[in-house]
Amino acid sequence: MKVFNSMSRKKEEFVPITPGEVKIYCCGPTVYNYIHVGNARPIILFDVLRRYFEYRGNQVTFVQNFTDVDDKIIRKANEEGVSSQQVAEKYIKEYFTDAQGLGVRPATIHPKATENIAEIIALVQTLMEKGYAYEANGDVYYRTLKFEGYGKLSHQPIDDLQSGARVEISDSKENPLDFAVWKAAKPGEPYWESPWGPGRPGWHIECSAMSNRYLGKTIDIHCGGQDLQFPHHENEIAQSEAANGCEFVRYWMHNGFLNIDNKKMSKSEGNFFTVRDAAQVYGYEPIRFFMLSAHYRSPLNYSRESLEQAQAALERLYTAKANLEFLTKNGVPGAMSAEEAAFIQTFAGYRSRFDQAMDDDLNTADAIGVLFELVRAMNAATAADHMPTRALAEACLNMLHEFTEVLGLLYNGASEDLDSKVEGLIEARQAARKNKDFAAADRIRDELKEMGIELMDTPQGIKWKKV
RNA sequence: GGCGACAUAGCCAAGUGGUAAGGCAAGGGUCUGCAAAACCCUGAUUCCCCAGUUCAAAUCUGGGUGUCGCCUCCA
Repeated sequence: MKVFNSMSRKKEEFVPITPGEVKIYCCGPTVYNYIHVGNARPIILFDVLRRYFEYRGNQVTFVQNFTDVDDKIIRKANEEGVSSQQVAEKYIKEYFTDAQGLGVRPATIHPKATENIAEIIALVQTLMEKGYAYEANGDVYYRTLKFEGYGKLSHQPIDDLQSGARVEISDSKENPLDFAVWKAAKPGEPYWESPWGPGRPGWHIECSAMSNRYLGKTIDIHCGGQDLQFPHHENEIAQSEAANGCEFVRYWMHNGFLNIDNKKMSKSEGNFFTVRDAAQVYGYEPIRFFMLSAHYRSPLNYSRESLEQAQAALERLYTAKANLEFLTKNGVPGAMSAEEAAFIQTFAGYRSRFDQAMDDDLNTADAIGVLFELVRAMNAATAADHMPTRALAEACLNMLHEFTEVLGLLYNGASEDLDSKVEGLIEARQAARKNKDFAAADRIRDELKEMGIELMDTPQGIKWKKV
């Protein structure tokens, strides 16, 4: 598999440190609000990355943190008159609701910053001992000029960074580029005791500490949004490599932004939609499909049209699935025909094209193209002009699931049996049709539609799907 | 100012040297009591513009235009 490494700015062949094992750290949300659709992009995307590695037979350890102590959380807590811990707990819970809705599997480990204070303090101490950090009035800052590779990820010469840096209010820093690894507590803020007095960790240090604790000194992949590249990931490198004396991350993966009206969606700009609100309008799964419909490094524009197109495209997949499920129950029992067996042989070609797309830096858009080609072929092979075997339908369904499992699609509405009331209505409608009482038949069909059941009369029988 | 990305049909979007995937929408057809779904057919002589390299360029090079991002909390 090839992966675009932000560090080298090239697609590189991915080789895990330990064959068959992949260690991934993904920067998770700061939990002071519902996640917005832009936040959902890396969450969905890197869930697919993980699924793909597993599909290819790797064991993946996927760590995604929660930043649960931070200025914005504290501010929110003050606004609402609750503790910052309560704010964090609430939005962690809401995070999982959204993530589940989006078909995102929980990470192997979801560490929290506040559960890693001892590790963070130890890391800060190490940095101080090695001369990479210094204390000033209870704050501890990282001495960026001391770290030789500073700027290597964002490819910024340090001089340009310095000249571009905004004038800092704090004059306790040696250099404007220095960043806080430990912040002295101000009145009313949550704090932990430390060798530098009461305080709390800086933002960047937590990821270094947690990555080290749960995945080790050097990890395979570190991922997140492009806006984390500088300064967050740059700072993580400075901290981890200075402390451990070895490479921190083998491959850096950064996703492009989600835009709205072609401008970056961000909380600070206020031009964002929460996943919760978007899901109310379009449903969760179309959001996921939409995210995967473009390459992850490209900018992607969020719009009503795009989401509606995603809904429609997804509907096509669900129809195909429902059709196959119908045929696994109602198809011809027994062995496949020679023609059907020949059709099954074509699956290998789709599989190899799908893998090829995913191997090429996770080209989900291309992979989805293969998925749709497969669906069309399956629809044709099981078309209504004849009744295929159940065996064929099952083979198709399995093949379909193979792809949709990697992409994390079609996870909703597992086929259930109809309840007796619905079955009765369908039978009544059939009777009406037999008597050519089409007005009555259509009335029943409308009634069922209002109940969320859409009927399709085919030569193979009455099919239905949930809408 | 420094660094970077992008520009493909009505819309979304793959495709990095060999003659334009896929989805949505649209039109025609098959099937059907109708509907829905599905299937078949139709659509970019062309990939922002100009110049160049090449037998061959959406794909490489140079120039231009436009849009966006990072350099500051942000996925």
